[in-house]
Amino acid sequence: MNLFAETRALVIGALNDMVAAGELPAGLDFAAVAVEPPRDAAHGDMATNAAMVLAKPAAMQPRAIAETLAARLKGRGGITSAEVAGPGFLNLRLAPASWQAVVRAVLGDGGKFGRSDLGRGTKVNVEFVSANPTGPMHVGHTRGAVFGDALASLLDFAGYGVTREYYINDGGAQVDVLARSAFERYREANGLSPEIAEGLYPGDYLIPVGEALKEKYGASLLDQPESVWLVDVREYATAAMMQMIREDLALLGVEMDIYSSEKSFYGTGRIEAALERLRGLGLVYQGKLEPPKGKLPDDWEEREQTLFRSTEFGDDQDRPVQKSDGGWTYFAPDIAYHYDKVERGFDVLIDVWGADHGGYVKRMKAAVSALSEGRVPLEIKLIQLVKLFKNGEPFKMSKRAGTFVTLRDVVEQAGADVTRFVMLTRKNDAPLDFDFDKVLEQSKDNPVWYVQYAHARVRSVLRKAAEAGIAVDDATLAGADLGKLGHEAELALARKIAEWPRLVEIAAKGQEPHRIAFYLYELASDLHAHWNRGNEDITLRFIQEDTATSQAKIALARAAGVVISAGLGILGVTPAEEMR
RNA sequence: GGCCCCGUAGCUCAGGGGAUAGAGCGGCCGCCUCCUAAGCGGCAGGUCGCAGGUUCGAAUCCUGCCGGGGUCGCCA
Repeated sequence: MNLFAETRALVIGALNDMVAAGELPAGLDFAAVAVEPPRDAAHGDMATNAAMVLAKPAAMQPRAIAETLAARLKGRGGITSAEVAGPGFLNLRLAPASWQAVVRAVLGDGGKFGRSDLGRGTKVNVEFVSANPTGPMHVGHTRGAVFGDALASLLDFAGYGVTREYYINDGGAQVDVLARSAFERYREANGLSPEIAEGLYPGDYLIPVGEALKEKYGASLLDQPESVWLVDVREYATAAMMQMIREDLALLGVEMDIYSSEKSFYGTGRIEAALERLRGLGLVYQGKLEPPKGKLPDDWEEREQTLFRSTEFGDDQDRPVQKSDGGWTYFAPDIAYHYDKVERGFDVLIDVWGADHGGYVKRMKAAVSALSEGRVPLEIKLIQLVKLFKNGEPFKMSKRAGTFVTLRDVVEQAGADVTRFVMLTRKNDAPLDFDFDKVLEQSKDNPVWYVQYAHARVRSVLRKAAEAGIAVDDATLAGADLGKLGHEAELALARKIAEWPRLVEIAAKGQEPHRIAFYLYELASDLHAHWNRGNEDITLRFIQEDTATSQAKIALARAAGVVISAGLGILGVTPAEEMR
């Protein structure tokens, strides 16, 4: 039940009646007509811009349209008043029964309240994390993982058919480096001193891999040349890293539907097939690139190479798909992989990348546009850096010194719920400060805690009521006499709850899960405010002498709790039962 | 130098065509014999980086500039 959508339908209906009555010209487009919460609650419950939007196409004065519309709307649905204001806004007020019906709907629908069919089952592939299988996941990956997972949940909630996917970069030079690094640890396990040369991965996490290799191969590989062991060691080490990454993701509560392998595109003709398709469209050719403007790289030399004509799609220059040694650039398997996703029948592709990959957005979008012949949009969400703090002091990270903070470090110190919520309190394209002390603070300064506390308070009320012998199961509460919820403060909370379905759609359309976190904070704030009113006005407490009154008021609290719980569910955060 | 992101209250950030631009923190003043005061209310605080443009209307869209960050063929 989306009261805003329902009211908008009333407005559209009234507009159509005006057309039929000759009060508006025929053929108007009502798409831009919106019904929204007003900026200032004093203006009313909802506001529509209909008169202002239609004034120009109808060649009429906005206030004239608004006056007629107001007259037609009064009394329809739960609309009790419609007043023209400002430049042509129409401010609407709804009867208490409308808001009470929302509370009843929440109790009836439970966690499904706010679900939408906005997506109409559109098949969306969300590819995220896709960390190289060369080591543990670090903080940057953590934010990408949380964002991608929450976005996927949000889209699912809004009616899309969502697939969570991880692309394993197991085909490039970096996994050869991994193999060499693991081989040194294997030598170490055999009692030799490892030589971690410049460019190899020095982390301790490869020590157990070396030991496992010793278990498997004994000393048999020690004197062998790289050509003998590279493939096997690489395979083993990559699998071990992926195992570690899956465990890290599990710690965060992230579960992928599909893991796709870059390697599976090599030597199978799949890269060639994708490029062949592009070549057939005249988009792959042999040619030379202009040198980059500004300062040239020291070793720049012009050479002919295989290029993808991404400039056709707005990129700054065409992009090479083959290296000078004849091997593929990373871009080539990426093209094949995205072609594969298109071929699997997705209607929309979403990639979640680190912001440092921003330079590759245009070429990837170009490739998908070409491969799908413009049918499948690719949205790329860039995730900005996470800056770590402790005691307000920046945390220095250095991969070389091995002091980089892993996902595991963060989750073990802050907990998965806190980590997830905090990482969703910023837009994906804004940098995020993560302070280990602040996120664990138990006060209203900490949004995670604040929202959890609101939910815990609702649970507390339900427990107290049950102890007092009041039936508080959802079915009973849904059947309560909600007409008793007449106080302005109670209706205000109900109005906030009523915004939830609308907010879900806005967040899903914008692919912005952070909006959920901000809404939950506002809802929690309203609940805390209402709770405190009970201090001054005993009649506003949830538990009253009279059982029927108690049930009505508890229904309101429970409805808030249900929405908080659903919202936290989208963010992947467990709602707290109590704060002890 | 090209491209991308950002610039909103002292600080951290929401808002991304509509009404007098919001929240939290910090500052000041209040509220517990009462379901968790780990909370709530109020006051003070703004040339929405600058300059043009589009529009009935711009923090929001367009252009240019300034400032910060990222990135720039054979690493992914």
